[in-house]
Amino acid sequence: MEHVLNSLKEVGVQKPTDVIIQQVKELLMSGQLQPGDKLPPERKLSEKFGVGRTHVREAIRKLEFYGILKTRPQSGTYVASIGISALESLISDVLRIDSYSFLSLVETREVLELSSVSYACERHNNEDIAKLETSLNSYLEKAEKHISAVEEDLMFHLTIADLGKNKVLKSMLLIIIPDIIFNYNVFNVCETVTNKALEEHRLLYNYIRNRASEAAVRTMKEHLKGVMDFAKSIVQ
Amino acid sequence: MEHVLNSLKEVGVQKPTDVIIQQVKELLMSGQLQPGDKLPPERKLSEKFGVGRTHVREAIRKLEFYGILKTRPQSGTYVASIGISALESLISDVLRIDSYSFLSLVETREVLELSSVSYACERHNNEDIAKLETSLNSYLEKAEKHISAVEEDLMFHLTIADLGKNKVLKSMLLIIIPDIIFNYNVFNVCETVTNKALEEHRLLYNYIRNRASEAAVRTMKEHLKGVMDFAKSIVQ
DNA sequence: GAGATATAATTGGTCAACCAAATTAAATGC
DNA sequence: GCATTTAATTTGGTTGACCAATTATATCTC
Repeated sequence: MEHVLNSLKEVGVQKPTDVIIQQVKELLMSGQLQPGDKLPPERKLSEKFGVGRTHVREAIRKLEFYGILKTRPQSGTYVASIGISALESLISDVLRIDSYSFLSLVETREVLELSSVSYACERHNNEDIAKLETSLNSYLEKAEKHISAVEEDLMFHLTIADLGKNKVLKSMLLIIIPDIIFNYNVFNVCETVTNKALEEHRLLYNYIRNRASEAAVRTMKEHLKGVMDFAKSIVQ
Repeated sequence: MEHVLNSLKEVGVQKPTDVIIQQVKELLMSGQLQPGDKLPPERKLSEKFGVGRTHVREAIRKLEFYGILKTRPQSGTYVASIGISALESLISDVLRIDSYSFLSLVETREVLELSSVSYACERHNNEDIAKLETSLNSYLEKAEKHISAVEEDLMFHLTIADLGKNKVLKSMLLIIIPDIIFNYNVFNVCETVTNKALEEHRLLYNYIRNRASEAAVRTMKEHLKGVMDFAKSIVQ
């Protein structure tokens, strides 16, 4: 019951920074702010939103990190030319609009993960394998004690993406997976540490290590089957 | 000669924030900081590094964003409990935020487009086919006159994604494709309206209409081969 | 009136002081 | 001696003032 309260709280008591980010995003998506445009000065924004300048700055810093804004000292903050780096914000924003079905999310995850693991088999080096092993172990360590290992699970999949040497693919997964986990939890079907999942992680590690691409892809597909079936089942 | 000066400058005049990140990174890699450990308070750090607390905070914010640190108000900042090797890889990413390689972009596009066209074959209805035909025609109209039809080209691909009924996939393509086109143009290899591309669009339309999934996927792959080869060629 | 120069206003960056929550230490009661 | 309560301290969060670079405006020169 605890986690329900937590998730509610997170939605309800939104941090000022996130509110600003949300507002700026809306300005961007509605087209009121075009790439290259200059943002109102921090002081005006803080006044407008009725919040301290610190929060405005933090929001700008975060958006800058995503590559959405560029700030030039003593001049102003500008909207960057939209690139792949804008992915995160745009997607995560769009996802909350709810018009995207959970199935779409899961499907897309499958597409990305299968490619990711395939690239990983093809491109990893010895150093990478060490990283993957560490990641696997920190997952197993918790999972074998039946402790929730959501973060470690996520990290394992991202490490696979790392091995694939494709950052775009990785950043897309980075966005999609947490969203899936969130939605999955909402439906109270959270069973991240089944024996099946545990064994599949081990298998994935071995297959990738031996560059057994086909087997790895097959295992990954099976690994995602649970979520996929669930997603299909809730489609009206 | 210009870029040499720039890169030297970047190394020499490193921002205080980046210096801190570097230091924290070394603490992590030397094992002096283990996952779960508590970081020295911000004031101590700023004193130690001889830099304002603002910069320390910014560095922490950045590392927190990457999931390396967790900060609990009025308590302290802690090293997140994920594998140390994962930390290494993530931290190294922090310092070179710069661009995703063009190849990554193109690869990801291929992954998305192939899935997209496959879903399209499977899920479209008659109404959809009409839309796709309209889209194809407005492309052909321009292309046959050898007028640049970048927008129409893009729209055709997005329509295919529409037919696939997966909005997440579509929105990802929506973000990736313009970025590719931009990069492609930068290298002056703009030849969007070759006869080959023209014919491939026609083929794609027909295959999708007849639900010839395999043929459609094959054609799409061939269609993207040009960009893919170019991307591979510019990788040193 | 046009261009150059000096001045004022604007703006992001930085800093030091202060706040409230959390932690720790001390005091209290039994 | 132990548990509970209370006070003091530590800590991240926040604020407002100040700084230096930039930009806009006014002034001056010809």
